[in-house]
Amino acid sequence: MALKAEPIVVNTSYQAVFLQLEAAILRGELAIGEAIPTEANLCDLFHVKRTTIREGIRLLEQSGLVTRGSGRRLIVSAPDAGRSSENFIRSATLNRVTLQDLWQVERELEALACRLACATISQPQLEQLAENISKMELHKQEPKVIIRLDMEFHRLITEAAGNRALTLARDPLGILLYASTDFVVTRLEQSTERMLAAHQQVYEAISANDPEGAVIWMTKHMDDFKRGCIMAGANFDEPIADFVDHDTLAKLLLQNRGPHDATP
Amino acid sequence: MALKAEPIVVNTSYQAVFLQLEAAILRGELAIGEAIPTEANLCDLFHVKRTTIREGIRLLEQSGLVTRGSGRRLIVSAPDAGRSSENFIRSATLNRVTLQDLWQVERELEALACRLACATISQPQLEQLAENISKMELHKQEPKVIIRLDMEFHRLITEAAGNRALTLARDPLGILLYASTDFVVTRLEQSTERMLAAHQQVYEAISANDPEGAVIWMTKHMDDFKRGCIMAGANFDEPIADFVDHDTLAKLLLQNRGPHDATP
DNA sequence: CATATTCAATTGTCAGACAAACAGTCAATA
DNA sequence: TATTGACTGTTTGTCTGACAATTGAATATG
Repeated sequence: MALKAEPIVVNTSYQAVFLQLEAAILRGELAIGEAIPTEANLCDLFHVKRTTIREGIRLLEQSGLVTRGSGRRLIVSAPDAGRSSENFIRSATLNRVTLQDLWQVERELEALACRLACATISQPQLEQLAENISKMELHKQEPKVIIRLDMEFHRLITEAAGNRALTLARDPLGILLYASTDFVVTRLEQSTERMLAAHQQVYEAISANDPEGAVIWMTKHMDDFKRGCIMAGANFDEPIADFVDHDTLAKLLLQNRGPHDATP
Repeated sequence: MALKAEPIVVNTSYQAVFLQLEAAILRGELAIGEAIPTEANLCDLFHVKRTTIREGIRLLEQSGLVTRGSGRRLIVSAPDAGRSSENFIRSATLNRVTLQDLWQVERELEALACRLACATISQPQLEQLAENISKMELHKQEPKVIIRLDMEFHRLITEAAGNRALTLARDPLGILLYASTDFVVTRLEQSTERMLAAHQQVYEAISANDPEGAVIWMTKHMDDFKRGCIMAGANFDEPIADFVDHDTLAKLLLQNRGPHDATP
């Protein structure tokens, strides 16, 4: 039989409410920073009851298009990178993405970030990098701190690159790699020196506006990272879901999620 | 004053419902493919009324952790790449990401995809690529078709790379670049020949397991793309939101969104 | 003018109701 | 026997109406 059948999709009312509000926001009719209409107003607009409006608003809320300001009214806002990361993380975890997958992409994006940052980094940003490195020297003996600082180092460089698409794409990778290697942390001590050296070299290359040098050292650093993980017993071909313990993940998601800034 | 104050966050009941259900899914307690408990059951479990449960479920729904199966029951599922793309797109549009931003990242990820695909591509996938190219030759005169086929070509290569993190990261970039250059489409005709040649070369390099060749030609192709856009009058430093017309975007989002597969 | 009080508006949650869609069973029919 | 059609209980989508807790603004007070 040659009958082509499209699955029948019946949209519910609350989905329609969501779609219309979303469209209005993307179109700029509901301006960022302003409150959406009250539920009562929306009832009048859409001619559905408050329960329906509220369910539609929940969809908006979860897509990050509205957030809670100081009061209870919901404020139209651009979804932040954290929101995007959340989705990536859920998707990656449940779709059996491997450490290898993450690492391969991260390696490339880090290189790009270095290359771009050379041209765009500002003096304050350079100072932040320097400060990160000296902090790391101070806490050589504390693996937990080291890992956190390492993550921050990479985020700083990505930010310095001044490319928001890069930020959106790289952030979740950094978070997941960090979370996935958490259990390996204590065994990474031995490689702290190498890490510090690499960071130092990357920093110098960037501040000297030497893209090639920066990329070379960053790549070495990433390769070291992989080697370190494997030596510590991590299986790079295993889905991250298998060794990211759920608590760590939940903490990361929560940390991304909040705290809602109170904009006083 | 040295008082550090964390903003106070009061979670509503429906958010608590969402968080618990999300945790259960990520932890694997609610298995993918199975229906979530009925609303009545959840009422008993959480001791809140159905309205509250339903609002919590809407959050789940929008995060892609449940989808509608054939019936009305909601089925636990891994958020697909499309879901992740949606978020990226909303975020990028509202955060004033520029064409330049997108292109820089895309260029890098395409190169990576080529390199990986050389080692991993299967025979059927090679055939799909070949078919894509011959279709393009057939429709040389129809810019709309050309652009669609170009987009597909890149998606095929990404898929062939067999790296799900790469798919998750690149898909939204491809969609947005496509949407942003839609208005320029008719003026790209002149470059169709160059595009075809590049695709051909990339295809040959990949099927000959020649990563360097593939990357070189893909990069040329991406550079051509940028040159073409600029010659056609696109401003690469302008936020995409300014020239992605909303209808195109809405169509892309919807196209990603549905149709819900009916899994018969 | 600054501060305290009041008050109406708004949201979060509850309680209960009903029609439509659905899954399953079983009898009637060809 | 295989298909169709009718019946039944379940589940969801939406409505109705209500109320307490917050909140923002207006008001009164010093």
